[in-house]
Amino acid sequence: MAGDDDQDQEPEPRAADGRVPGRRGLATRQRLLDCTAAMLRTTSYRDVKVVDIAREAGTSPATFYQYFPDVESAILVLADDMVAAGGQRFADLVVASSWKGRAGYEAAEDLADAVLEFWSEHQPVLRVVDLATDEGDGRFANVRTRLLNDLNNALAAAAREQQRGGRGQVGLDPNAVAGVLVAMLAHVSAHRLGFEFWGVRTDDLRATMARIIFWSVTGAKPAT
Amino acid sequence: MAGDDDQDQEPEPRAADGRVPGRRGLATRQRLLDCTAAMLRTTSYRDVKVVDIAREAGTSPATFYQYFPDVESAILVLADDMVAAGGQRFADLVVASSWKGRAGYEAAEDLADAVLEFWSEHQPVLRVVDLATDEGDGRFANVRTRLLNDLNNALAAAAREQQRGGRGQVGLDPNAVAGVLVAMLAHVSAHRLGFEFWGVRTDDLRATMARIIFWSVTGAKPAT
DNA sequence: GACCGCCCTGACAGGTCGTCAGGTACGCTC
DNA sequence: GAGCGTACCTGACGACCTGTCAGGGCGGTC
Repeated sequence: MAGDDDQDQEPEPRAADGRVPGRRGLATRQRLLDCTAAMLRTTSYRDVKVVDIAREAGTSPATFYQYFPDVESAILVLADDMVAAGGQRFADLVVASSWKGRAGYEAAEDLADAVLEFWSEHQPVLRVVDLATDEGDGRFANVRTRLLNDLNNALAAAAREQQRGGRGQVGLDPNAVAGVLVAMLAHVSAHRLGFEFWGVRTDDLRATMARIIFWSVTGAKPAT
Repeated sequence: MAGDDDQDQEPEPRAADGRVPGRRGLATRQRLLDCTAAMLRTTSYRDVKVVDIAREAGTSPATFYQYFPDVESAILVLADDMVAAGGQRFADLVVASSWKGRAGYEAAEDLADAVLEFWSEHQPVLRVVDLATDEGDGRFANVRTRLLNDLNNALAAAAREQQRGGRGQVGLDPNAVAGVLVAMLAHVSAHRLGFEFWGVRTDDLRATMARIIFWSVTGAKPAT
């Protein structure tokens, strides 16, 4: 099944010639990563060039290639770090929740908040992850899975549990329910600024998503 | 307000030197567009080069630049054509629906179907539209708006109407509800293949989305 | 069949990619 | 604090892509 972590993804970084970088090497590697991230924030993905990253980092293009085969790979590392740094928290929010009454609804609100905030923080990387996943790049799809799989499973488990008690969305595949909810969270978060430009406030988005999540899992209309 | 069409977007294509192309010129322009679309289907967005498009079209790079300033612009035209060819149909599905009982639910199903199919057909272009919109490119944001605005407004109107009758999601901004639903439809459709790989069938996705749409608009649980 | 004008392209300067071999300087030992 | 080994960096280079001319070819028209 997709989404199992076959093996841990971080086997020590390697330089182009195969050796394991030392302290100094890791520092420039990190500087290059930081500059890549900065570049992604100001420049369209298509126009992020190795030369620019290198110049920004005060080094030469050749140095970049010592640590990454191309720009995509650097972004992939950024995405990996992002997941490692904060990917777990979503699932915890769901597991911790009891889905009963007001507390359940508030848990849904917290989840919406957490996803909105996470996306807001990592938008430049996440949109590349989304694009590359869409284009069939397995490496990025893997990152995306690691980021969302726990949340997905937690939501699916909650939905299944509710169905078993005769509540929830009887007749729907719990995995489909979880997947649709996660997609909703991800895409609304990704286009939050677009919504605001269109006159929709983030608060209203959060409330709407929370209500949909709560209802989709429990089948009950939350107390307003 | 965003989403108003200020003026019609198709003022006749122009060649680089300003003249209006004739029959033969338009034919090669179209051939270049077709090849751009083909390229996008097989190659990652970042790696679509003018040279490749030109070679594929049996012409030279210089000819490409006669009709488009860059690759992005060609894709923008593809996106425009896509909207012109099929963007209207979503809103019609909503307007035609009465949102009552079984017929209302079936309308929601039809809507989910229509969006899924549209995305499946235009995926390569749509993912670029999404990325560029995200990156703040107004030209692509405009296309995206033209594609989804009518649907958005129709859903918002339906939600508002239901609220007025004391049904629906009282207390939620109808625009937020519509926006969230559209985002859900768009993103699930975009990642349909990912879902299938993950073991979730498209039928289940459609059923889940239909149910969420119906409930979000009417506030009533559809008959199963 | 000769001309006209729309259309195409060869050629080029500027810039990026990706890869070497060789140079630099850091940190270690004494 | 001098000398050394090695981890790290980079200049230089060929291949490729971009974007722009001026000039040439080809189809339509009479």
